[in-house]
Amino acid sequence: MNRRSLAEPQPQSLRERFRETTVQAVLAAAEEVFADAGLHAAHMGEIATRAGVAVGTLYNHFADREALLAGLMEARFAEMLADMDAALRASAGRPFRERLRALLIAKLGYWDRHRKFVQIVLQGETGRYQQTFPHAWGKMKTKMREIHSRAEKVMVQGIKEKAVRPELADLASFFLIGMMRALVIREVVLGIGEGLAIEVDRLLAAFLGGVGA
Amino acid sequence: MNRRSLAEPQPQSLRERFRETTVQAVLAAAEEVFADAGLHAAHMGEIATRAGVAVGTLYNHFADREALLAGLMEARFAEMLADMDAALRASAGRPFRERLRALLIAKLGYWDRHRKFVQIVLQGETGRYQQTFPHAWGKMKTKMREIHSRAEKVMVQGIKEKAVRPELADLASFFLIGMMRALVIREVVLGIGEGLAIEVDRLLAAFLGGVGA
Amino acid sequence: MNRRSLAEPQPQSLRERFRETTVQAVLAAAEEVFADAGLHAAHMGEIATRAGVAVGTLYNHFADREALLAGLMEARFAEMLADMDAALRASAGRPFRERLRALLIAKLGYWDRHRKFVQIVLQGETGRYQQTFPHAWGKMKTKMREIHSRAEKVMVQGIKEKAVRPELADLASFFLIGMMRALVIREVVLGIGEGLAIEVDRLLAAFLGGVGA
Amino acid sequence: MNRRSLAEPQPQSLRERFRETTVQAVLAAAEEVFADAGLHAAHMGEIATRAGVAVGTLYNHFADREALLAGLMEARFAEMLADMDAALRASAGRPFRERLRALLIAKLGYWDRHRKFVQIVLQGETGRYQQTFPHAWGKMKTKMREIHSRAEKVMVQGIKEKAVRPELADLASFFLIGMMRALVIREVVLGIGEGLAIEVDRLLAAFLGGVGA
DNA sequence: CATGAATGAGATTTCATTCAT
DNA sequence: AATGAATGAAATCTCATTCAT
Repeated sequence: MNRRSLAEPQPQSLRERFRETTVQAVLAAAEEVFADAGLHAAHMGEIATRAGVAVGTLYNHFADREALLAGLMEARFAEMLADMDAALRASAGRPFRERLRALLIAKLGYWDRHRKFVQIVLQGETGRYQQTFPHAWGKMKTKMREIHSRAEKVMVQGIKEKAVRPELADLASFFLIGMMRALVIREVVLGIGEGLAIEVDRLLAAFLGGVGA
Repeated sequence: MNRRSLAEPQPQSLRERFRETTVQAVLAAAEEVFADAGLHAAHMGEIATRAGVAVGTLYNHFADREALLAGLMEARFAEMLADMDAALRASAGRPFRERLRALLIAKLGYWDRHRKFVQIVLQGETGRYQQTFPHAWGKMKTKMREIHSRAEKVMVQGIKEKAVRPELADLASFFLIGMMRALVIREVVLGIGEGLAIEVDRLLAAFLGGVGA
Repeated sequence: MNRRSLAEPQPQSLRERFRETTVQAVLAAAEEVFADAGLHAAHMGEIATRAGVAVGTLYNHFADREALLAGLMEARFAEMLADMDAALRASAGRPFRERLRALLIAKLGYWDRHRKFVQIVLQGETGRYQQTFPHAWGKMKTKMREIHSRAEKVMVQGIKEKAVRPELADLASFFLIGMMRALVIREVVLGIGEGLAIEVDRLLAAFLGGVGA
Repeated sequence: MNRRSLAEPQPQSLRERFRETTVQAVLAAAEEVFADAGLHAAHMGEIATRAGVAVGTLYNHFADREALLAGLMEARFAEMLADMDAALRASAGRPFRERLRALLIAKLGYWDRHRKFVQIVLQGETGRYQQTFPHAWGKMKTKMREIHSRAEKVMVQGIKEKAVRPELADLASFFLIGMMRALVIREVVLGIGEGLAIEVDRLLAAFLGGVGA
């Protein structure tokens, strides 16, 4: 997708810049529609309308509906992973809790800025799309595993530092993700809450210290 | 499942029993198909085939596809709530942690016995079905709120007993449900784990005491 | 259908009388439903419900939906023809205008008492039912021809008596029936008018003398 | 049919002309099928086949089956009303009988050229379509009232000119329409007759002067 | 590249008819 | 005879995808 090198300053033709714009518009529209209508009820016509293009145009950039979804996953997950990796790099050498906090802020922050994307991921996690969107579903699994691996990495550091109970080690990152998902659902589905990143410290407290007194 | 006692003198007419049987077969088939294929990709023809009846028969018992889904939710949630209420009654007067444990065992136990149902609920929680299955979706919301209220009730007891940190009180039951959901996803979606109820003590430990050392 | 002679006083078994009642109830219900919903939209279930019987019962008396419609036509047209023939017999030997008046009163009177039946006939005349109800349609055509022949017979008398213009002879009975149909449509479809028979003299005046001054 | 003048400088784009053609083909096919099979037995598949397009194409131009019927009514009634209004304009200032004759010729002439349309209207008048085609039925009623109002207008002139018997005034236009309908039924349903317009003078004679000697 | 009408496979739903009780 | 659940053919409508302009 990204055929131009980073060094190439601004030699793009107008046409090419326009193409870039069209693709971005299409992806943004797809994000809205897949999130709002649901993966199955997201119709190409609606996406085209919201992107301000004709249906045919969608097919000039993406082979089919699934490729559009996969392309969207590709783009958004790449951005999120970049944010998370930046947070990990910036906190390299710091203790477990601090690094975990940095990672959570990166992830929850990205989610706060991309609610629609989160809704799509939630559907993908729990819906049954292996058969209906095999390619996009595979892409999402891969990306989610990468996300998970970032959390695992920090969790391993925590175990080494004896900051995580070893008997819960295998469940720890699942619980963490589950608690984050709970915040998302509380907010996105139930409409409670004022943002995800704002809860990072209460989340950390509950995750590491429990809700018990 | 076995609602009639053996002593019951006048069993229903053959007609009525037959009718009951058909409905149960249809609900069971619907449960499988909605879970395996996904809410939107569950086709009436497939449900009929698995139930061993003709398509038309589905419509003799349920007005349309959505009514079938709603009927299924009604039946299963009623069973689950009955189990949870029995656990609450049986543990009445016991301390917070014990009651919470009883409640979790009831819920996770039901889930262990009804994996397909759980998959449907997961989809309903995170998918976008307000517009496509408005009635079934409403029913599910109602039932989920009832489930939630059971957890909240115990949580309130925990706060009263000073067994729950007050500053986390508003998030506690969300986190608990999120951690349970994490176990489900680990098992159902990723295929890890040997049952949900078996993890109840590690879940409780992490929830109340945190994963931190 | 009428297997018993008129002389047979009351030797019918209860069962047979009950059967008679059921058939009459079914015919009456069919009359309502075919008239109200339209020939195509008349559903067997609705007919059964209005007759107070089960669907299966309909099929114990009539081979299929079309046979039910044909049976209804048979019964009602027979009654109507009997009325018309009685009028013709009673007015035998009287002059044209008087006989025509008697015939019209018989026909319009029957219609006044059987509005639903008239609505079915109207549909049958102008709808396209040769293919969908071939048998019932054939029966109706036959009966209508019989009706027409009564009118023609009187019209021939009128020509003989030089009471009808010979150059309009071939159209006269069509116009007459068209004017009667106009009264029916005005009343049944548009809801204007207080009965058909009441207009018999204005109809005769217009038919024989024209509306011109 | 030919709405664009030859002088018109910018004819529509090919796209637009093509679109127009498709709609006309669909309407023509619908006219045939609704007339031949009957309003309820007219199937979308048959209409598509006769129009030489795919089923889906029908739905690109008409929301559903009823909208197709309504669209057809709209188009044909507009043409017929245009013919009738032209006749009224051309005969403005002429005496009653002459104007009535002009109006009848316009109407019967249009009918002669659009037999299929007439069959549909006959069904609509006498069938029970309020519930099954509410929108199309409403449109037809509206249009028929407009037709009726043309006849009434001339009839009022006839009364003013003392050319119509006042005691029959309220029934006159119903009878006239009934007599026209009789001609149509004679021809369309029974297959007698050589055209409607050819009978206009005998119709007028019978309507104004009666069939009596 | 953009357009949008045409395509047609496929899904839901209806309802006349059957038949075991 | 009466019942009414089961049947399945058939119809309407949807919408992803194609392709001529």
